[in-house]
Amino acid sequence: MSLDGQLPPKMRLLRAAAELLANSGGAPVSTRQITQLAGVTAPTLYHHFGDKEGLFDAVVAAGFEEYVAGERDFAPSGQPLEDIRRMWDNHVQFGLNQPELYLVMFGNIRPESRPAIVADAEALMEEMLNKAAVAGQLNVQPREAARSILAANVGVTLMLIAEPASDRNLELSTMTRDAMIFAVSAEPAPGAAPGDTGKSSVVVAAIALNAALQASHSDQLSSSELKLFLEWLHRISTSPAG
Amino acid sequence: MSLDGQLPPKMRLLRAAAELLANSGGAPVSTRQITQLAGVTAPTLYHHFGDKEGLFDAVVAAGFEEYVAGERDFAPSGQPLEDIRRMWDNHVQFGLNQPELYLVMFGNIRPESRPAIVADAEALMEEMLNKAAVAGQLNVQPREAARSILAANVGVTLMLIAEPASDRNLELSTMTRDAMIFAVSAEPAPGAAPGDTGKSSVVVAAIALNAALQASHSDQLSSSELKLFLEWLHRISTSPAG
DNA sequence: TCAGTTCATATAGCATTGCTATAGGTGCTA
DNA sequence: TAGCACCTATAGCAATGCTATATGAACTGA
Repeated sequence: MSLDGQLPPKMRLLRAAAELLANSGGAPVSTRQITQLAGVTAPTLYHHFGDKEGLFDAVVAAGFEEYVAGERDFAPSGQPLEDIRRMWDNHVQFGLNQPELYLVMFGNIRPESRPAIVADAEALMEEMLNKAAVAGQLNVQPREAARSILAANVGVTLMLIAEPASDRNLELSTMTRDAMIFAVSAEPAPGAAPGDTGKSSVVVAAIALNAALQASHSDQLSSSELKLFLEWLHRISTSPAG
Repeated sequence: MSLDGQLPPKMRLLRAAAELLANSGGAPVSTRQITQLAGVTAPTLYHHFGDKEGLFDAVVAAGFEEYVAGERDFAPSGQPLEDIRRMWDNHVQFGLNQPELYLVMFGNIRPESRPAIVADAEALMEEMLNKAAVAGQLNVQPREAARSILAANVGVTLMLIAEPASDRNLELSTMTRDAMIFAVSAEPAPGAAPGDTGKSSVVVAAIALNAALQASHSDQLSSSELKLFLEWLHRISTSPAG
């Protein structure tokens, strides 16, 4: 019943906790179960992780690294918005493959504990959206778009996890995904008249310039000039009249 | 320290549990805390609710009734899509007002336990979307639209709960909300050329007819005819070529 | 009126939980 | 060999969810 006798106890604890969590089906996992499966006694756990929550945080961190690796895995297609779609699908798939871990990561988020993960996930998506913004394909600030898309992505994934695996319908995911991407994108819909973006082109251009500037660290302006310039740009690109 | 001495113990237990849960800040609430606050001993709890989880299910059920009441509270504005917006905002506000309860309701949903609540919430939103569909304002089936919008709604609310209350930015909510509504709606965007809906008008009309038929129980067709007719209608209204 | 029945609550305690005070190896450097 | 830092084990505590059993109250039917 013990786990990989030759790994160091810390690793064995991590794996045991992850495995038990994955197979728990929502039931709480006790430290005794974990230490027994790891072939270790209680104080070892508390020596390495301080706390039961510390151990689970470590499990979550490992899970998140796996998630990030998955999100970075594929080569950019050259079409940023297409890459965003793949990020979305990757996110959903991660949640469905490891529902218990996912619920710990995104289902129980509370202000005092967890938003670091959310911030990292948002940064990951914002990074990709920046490319879209530079290419003039974005309607709104990349950060706002990332937050919005990620929120919908999490909501969809939770809904799919809540459904019995048998009648899980991934159309919910693709539909919501495309709706969100369409909403933030400056490109015309696949059948609409070209040039009709819903936002004036000056806003799109401002957003693109903003993103490009932040990516390239241009030397043409002094830092104080740049700061003011960016402020104006921001004001333009978030103008409600757009 | 005891709670409203004159209510029946079952009620006092419910209120004590709700109150402790609301103020727990995420920390687990023990049955001893609950029974002490309710001025009752342990077996009373298990007599009435069977289980700690049973008690919390009852709390959730009460919370959900409050939620539904809030969603039905306002008079329909005559513009179904505007009512959907209000439902969305109501949902978010409910979550922010009772974050702990909300997290129990929507943050920990697992296939085996909780989706009844989700189904009810979806039905509530679908009901409203049906009116939009009848009015020819919908791009997709009301059920799919409801699922999609609710998923995004839950995701946004969870994200907002996760943020410290100080820098909570409701713009995330309004932006995501309008993106989702726009995506499912057949109406032109507030600045786009009229008539450009992204979907062909035949699809919109088919969806509208479908919704109208299901609402009015027309007698013009036999039940078997109607069944086939609805099937065709469904095929048209979900046609990818639309 | 009173035994019988049902419902509701209390006393006391069990098994399990997260966690720790203390002590005992290990392997290294001097 | 002694000293030291690191890691692990023995044993046990307080708190938890829950229950076996008993007591009270309220109603029913004769």
